[in-house]
Amino acid sequence: MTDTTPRRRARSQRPPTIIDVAEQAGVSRGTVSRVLQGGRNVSPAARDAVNAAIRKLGYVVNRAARSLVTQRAGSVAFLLSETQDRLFGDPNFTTLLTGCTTALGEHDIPLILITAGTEAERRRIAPFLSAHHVDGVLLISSHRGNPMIDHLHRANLPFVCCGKPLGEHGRLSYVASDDHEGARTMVRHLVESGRRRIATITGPQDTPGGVERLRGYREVLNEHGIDYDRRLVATGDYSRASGESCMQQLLTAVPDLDAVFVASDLMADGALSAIERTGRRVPDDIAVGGFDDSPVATAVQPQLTTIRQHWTRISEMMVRQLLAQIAGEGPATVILPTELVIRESA
Amino acid sequence: MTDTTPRRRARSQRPPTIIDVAEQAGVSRGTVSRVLQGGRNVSPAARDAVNAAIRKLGYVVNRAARSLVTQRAGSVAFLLSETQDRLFGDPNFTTLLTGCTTALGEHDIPLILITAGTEAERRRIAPFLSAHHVDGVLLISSHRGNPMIDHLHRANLPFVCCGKPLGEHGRLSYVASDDHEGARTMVRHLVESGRRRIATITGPQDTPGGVERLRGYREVLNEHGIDYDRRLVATGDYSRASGESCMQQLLTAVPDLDAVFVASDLMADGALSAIERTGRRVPDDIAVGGFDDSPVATAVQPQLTTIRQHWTRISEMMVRQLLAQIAGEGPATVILPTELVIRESA
DNA sequence: CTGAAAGCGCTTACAG
DNA sequence: CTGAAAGCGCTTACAG
Repeated sequence: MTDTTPRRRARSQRPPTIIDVAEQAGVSRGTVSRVLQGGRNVSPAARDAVNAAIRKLGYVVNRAARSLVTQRAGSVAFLLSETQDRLFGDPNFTTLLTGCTTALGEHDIPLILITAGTEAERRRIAPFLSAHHVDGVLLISSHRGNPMIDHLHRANLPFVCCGKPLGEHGRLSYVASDDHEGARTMVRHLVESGRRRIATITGPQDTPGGVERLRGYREVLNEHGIDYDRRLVATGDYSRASGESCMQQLLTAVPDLDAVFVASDLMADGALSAIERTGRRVPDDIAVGGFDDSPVATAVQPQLTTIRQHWTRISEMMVRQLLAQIAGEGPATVILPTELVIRESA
Repeated sequence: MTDTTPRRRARSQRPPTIIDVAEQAGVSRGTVSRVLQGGRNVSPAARDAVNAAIRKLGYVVNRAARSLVTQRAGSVAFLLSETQDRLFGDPNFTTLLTGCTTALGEHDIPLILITAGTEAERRRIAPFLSAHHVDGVLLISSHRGNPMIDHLHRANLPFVCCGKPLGEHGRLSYVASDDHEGARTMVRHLVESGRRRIATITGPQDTPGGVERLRGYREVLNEHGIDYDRRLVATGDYSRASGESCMQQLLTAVPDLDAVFVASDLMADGALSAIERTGRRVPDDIAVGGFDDSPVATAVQPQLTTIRQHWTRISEMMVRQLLAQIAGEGPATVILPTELVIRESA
């Protein structure tokens, strides 16, 4: 069986073009195109004829042809500028990704996934971005000093960051949860339930969540006249394992602590294990407050009291901001409220 | 500040085209294009001149223009035809996704992420696929009877499945781990370490992993003259929670079981919790064997003895098969070996 | 409101 | 090995 792959599909089985639609509808290509663009300046009769022809022929616009003339790619990149291991096991990431895909899908805009965790990868994708093979970028990166931001600026490519990019000053868009207020809410909850020796396990101090949640913690303690005690602060990396070891360290340094605010649910899961191993009980001996309300929050025993981040809304707002920028609007910052979810651990 | 967004960038700041390169190199557009295609039938001198011009001008091909003439999209879809919740917390998924992105990136092929978990979504993406807005599809779906497969066939769009699509007979490509042999290896390991009352927590019986791993389990027991006992089989859904409840159920039905082969690490994590709660010890009282070697395998206590799936290789092979099909080759099946990873739990 | 036509930036037979 | 030219399928001023 010789496989004679035709270089092109035969004319007959090629998808219908705007010309076929025009013929079928008895109008010119220009009119068909105008209907495709939304139907401004088209008579109802013509529009109906065109729409009928489109349906009948199963016409779908050829995006390459459209892009060529509009000078728009018609697609958007989801750029993962983060060492990959950070993502594994981070359920927030999947929610964000599918949320953005869905939000873009409603505008018929394909999402192109690009990973740029290493310098080599960044070099490879730079030309792709510079050549405007996408109209804009949803930038996922939590660490300070991301070189991608500069590149995107220079390429004059609209982009929206997920979370506040630390150390950036220029005009740039981002969408973030209110980390600061979220932390305040949780720590207030702990204080108001009578806890006084409140520890915290923070995220990395080169991430906004790491910095802002710690700031909220310190503020609330201060407001309640509780002295800040360095031994009650441990810095994790958002991973389960780091939560566990930070908790061990805290328990050793301050055995009589009665609560801990943990900057992510995953770390809180680890903290739970460490506490349990010492024979202490949650929440009776130690109250544990998490952050994220990710799936692990309800998968652990006891279920986590935590701060919910609305990832679906974050996705939606990122997409909305990006499309607005692509349409010519200037950058903007969107801060989304968080929500205290009380379960069993605090 | 009036924002006068120009509909198009001015000619001067438009990226260079093939014409600019031709001029710069002193050759015709045709010759530039030939160099871009790999340099067949081009004199070394011309090639060098063109490459120098490309570098000097920072030329990057306009993909839309190329697509228009080649009738190829130049991109590939990663189609998630799976209810989304199955993905949350499944670390394999992230590995697969970034693996495919990387493998495609080496061929300069963008990956377009498409979700199609619901009927409504499927309806929306059908025209996109039919119109060949991608050259091929990496299809992620584990459940029997996926309607996407039929659609892709009808659309005459090359595709490769991740895992064996149950209940399909036609000519179709897939890449999968050797579930059957993997399960055999694990159960053999349990038998050879002296276990005799070996239970299993399977995956859903409409997934290949659910079916094949159970089959391997039964075979090995049979080969060792151990009677099959229905009470030793529980069916989970790959989630941590289902592993926990299945394990509870097994321990109630057969209190003296001495091992359990669990069809996923996530379920094994749940099983560990259930066992621990009854005061039994792993592996002393009960040996636990997982499947996947996902990150949770080393995050739990005791660390899981499990069957490693090589997701990076799976990604690579999926991409390779897909590109081969796009180039005209027929479909093929690729089965990748698994590997027993011995840690603490068995 | 509509049609005729130019043009987006490439690739590819074709002729030499 | 190379150039001239047709053509991929759209959009969009332009003229009416």
